[in-house]
Amino acid sequence: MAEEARNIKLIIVQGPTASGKSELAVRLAELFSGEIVNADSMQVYRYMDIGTAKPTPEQMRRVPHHLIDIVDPDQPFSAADFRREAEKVIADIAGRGRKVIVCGGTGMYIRALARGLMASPGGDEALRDELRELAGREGNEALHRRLAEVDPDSAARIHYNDRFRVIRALEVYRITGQPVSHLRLVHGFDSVHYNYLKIGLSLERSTLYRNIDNRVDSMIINGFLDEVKALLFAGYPADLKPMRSLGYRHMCDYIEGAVSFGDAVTLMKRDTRRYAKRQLTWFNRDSEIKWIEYPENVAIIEHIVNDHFD
RNA sequence: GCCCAGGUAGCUCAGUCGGUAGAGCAGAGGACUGAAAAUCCUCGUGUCGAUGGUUCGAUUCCGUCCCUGGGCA
Repeated sequence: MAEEARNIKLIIVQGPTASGKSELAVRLAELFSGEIVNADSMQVYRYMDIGTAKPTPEQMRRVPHHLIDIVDPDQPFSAADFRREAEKVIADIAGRGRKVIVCGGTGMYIRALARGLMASPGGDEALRDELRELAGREGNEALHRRLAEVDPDSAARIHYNDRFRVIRALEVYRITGQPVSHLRLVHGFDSVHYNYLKIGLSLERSTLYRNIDNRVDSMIINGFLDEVKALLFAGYPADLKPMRSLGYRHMCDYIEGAVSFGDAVTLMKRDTRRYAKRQLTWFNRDSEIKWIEYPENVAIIEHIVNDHFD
């Protein structure tokens, strides 16, 4: 991290899905001559527009957006990739004298940008396949026991059913010969990489859930099913990572005949609500976020953004 | 109007041979360091429709009433 990055001022707009982040970011960018950096793990994918609730073409015309449509759905992309790309783009925007507004709901991406990631290796698909296969054969607890042998601290933190993390911990150990718990300790999220202000959009839970239901309905009306069919037709299979995300997996289930269309939509709404709840759990732990009732107190947001950029 | 079946958690229902009740779903809370829209963990008190009666004790048995299905007229 270059020293000058520490002086770059960032506004980070976050909040649960369907809270109104995108429109607020556009408004702030217009007000303060800024550009938007996307921090949503799904909007980075091309051809996935309706289901990821990307900014509208009209919004994109009003203000430059970055890190949207940067990879194909079958290309690997991770928090580390996001961080690297975001750093480049932020340096560029700031270099041109424009303000930077980061906007997105992926807590991990935002933390990776603000606080970095530990020095761990990238994912190794072949190794993951091997470990997944092992888990399938011997069970989650057996895999967890292997982790306990090489990295007891991580094993104590990770539940044996949390296969993703058990596999990741084993993967890191195999590649580096070091336990993840050690790398965690060394990293610790203690260095701040930018001069940022985090704004969280706060909505009544019932309002948020109503927004989600309404947005799903309008996605359907706007041709979401056709978008998913087109992706499948273009050769992006249903088991691809982004195709397992909210909405996309529900439409795939319907297309495969596993559920009725009505049930698929109902489940999509339910799972999106649950996702919003998980986002809130993540954000609520972050004491740096300034929560503002939205849209009622948008004037307060403009005020504190103005102060920050001063 | 008559007959039958129901009315128990937000929903669908189980259950209590009379000792104030429990599943699934919904929902709530939490974790999260290169897959994160992913992955994982934890959480069940509600006038047992209303009101009388029997009983030491009724959501459970009996009567009446109300409501919801279905059938017959």
